[in-house]
Amino acid sequence: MPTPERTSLEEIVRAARDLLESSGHEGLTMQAVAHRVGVRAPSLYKRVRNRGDLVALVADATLRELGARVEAAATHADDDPRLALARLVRAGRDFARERPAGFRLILAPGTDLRLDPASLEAASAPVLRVAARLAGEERVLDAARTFTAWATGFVSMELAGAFRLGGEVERAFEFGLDRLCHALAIPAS
Amino acid sequence: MPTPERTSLEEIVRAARDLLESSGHEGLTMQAVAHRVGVRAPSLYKRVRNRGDLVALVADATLRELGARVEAAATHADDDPRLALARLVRAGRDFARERPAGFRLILAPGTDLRLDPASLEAASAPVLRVAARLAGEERVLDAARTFTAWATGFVSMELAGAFRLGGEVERAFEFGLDRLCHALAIPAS
DNA sequence: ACCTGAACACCGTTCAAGT
DNA sequence: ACCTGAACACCGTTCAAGT
Repeated sequence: MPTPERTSLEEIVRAARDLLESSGHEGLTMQAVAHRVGVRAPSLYKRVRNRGDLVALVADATLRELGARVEAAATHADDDPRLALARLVRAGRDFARERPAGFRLILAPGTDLRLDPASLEAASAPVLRVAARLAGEERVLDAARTFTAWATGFVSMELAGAFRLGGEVERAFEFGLDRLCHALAIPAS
Repeated sequence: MPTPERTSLEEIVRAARDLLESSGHEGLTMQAVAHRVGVRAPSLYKRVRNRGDLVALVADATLRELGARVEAAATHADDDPRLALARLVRAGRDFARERPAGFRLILAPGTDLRLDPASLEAASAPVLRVAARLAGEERVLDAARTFTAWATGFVSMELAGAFRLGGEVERAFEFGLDRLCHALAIPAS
């Protein structure tokens, strides 16, 4: 005798993401997720293999949302690639502030967690496009990697509270962005 | 009636660090640590308040070791700050490869974990010294932050396996290092 | 076909009882 | 003064039994 579905994978992942932000990684328990979606813990195993699988789904959903944000920030169609780059990294930074725990999850995935290559590609595509305009086709990859490394490092240091003096952070951000654009632009010696 | 001490805080932290690297964050259990030092789990609470406290001690010990490594790399007394900077970041990179789990712990600390400011300061002092030589006193802080952000971001991307093509990583590293040195050096326009 | 309670192994932590 | 077994609450996961 069929039973009506009382929840869905989408709802489960959404609950898990919210829980991750509100209660941290260790607060993301199967029981807490189940309670949020109005079901008992064992029922989750109908849609999800185990907790690790759910965490991977949370990471992927977060990565995809980050990609969409960055993509949206890149479609303003600027003339100046520096302005575009500034908007890209600001979009990522805003996202990291909204979902710090999720951002950390995709920044420093655990031993096992493997991010979906397709999601990674989608998230980096806009950066590559702008990097090509700034640094030229021959150096796209190196330039994009340098830029991405700085941006993710800056944001993670910010999240970790590595900067003690609040007001200075914004200046360090502007400084780094400006210097990097100079260093990566085509006519760089 | 006194009982002879069967272990020590130092031994416990060392066991916890090894366990973190070999079994990951979730493998770092009180029981596993206790077993390693030849004691039962409840005995650990004589030296450590709880698991979170132990994790914080692990993070601090790791940060201090990283600081010592970076400091050692900085004391070659070069003339060229660019070479010194290259050695600094290579030291950090080597360390991250030896202790990836520990590195991730100090890079992206959990919600609660607070790193000891003194340890953070000791680890960043060498970077500040070299940054001052490269970028000048007025811009030390901004330069050091830009450089540190790039280095930590690069290493964490490397650890996360964000670079798919092995051979290219070294070139991207050299590229970034070279471009950053150019961008941060005193005569930068 | 989905949901559940019961059960199992495991974990962190406390505490009274041992030496 | 340190160590331990027993106990408790909690967690992930499985599974037979319900509908």
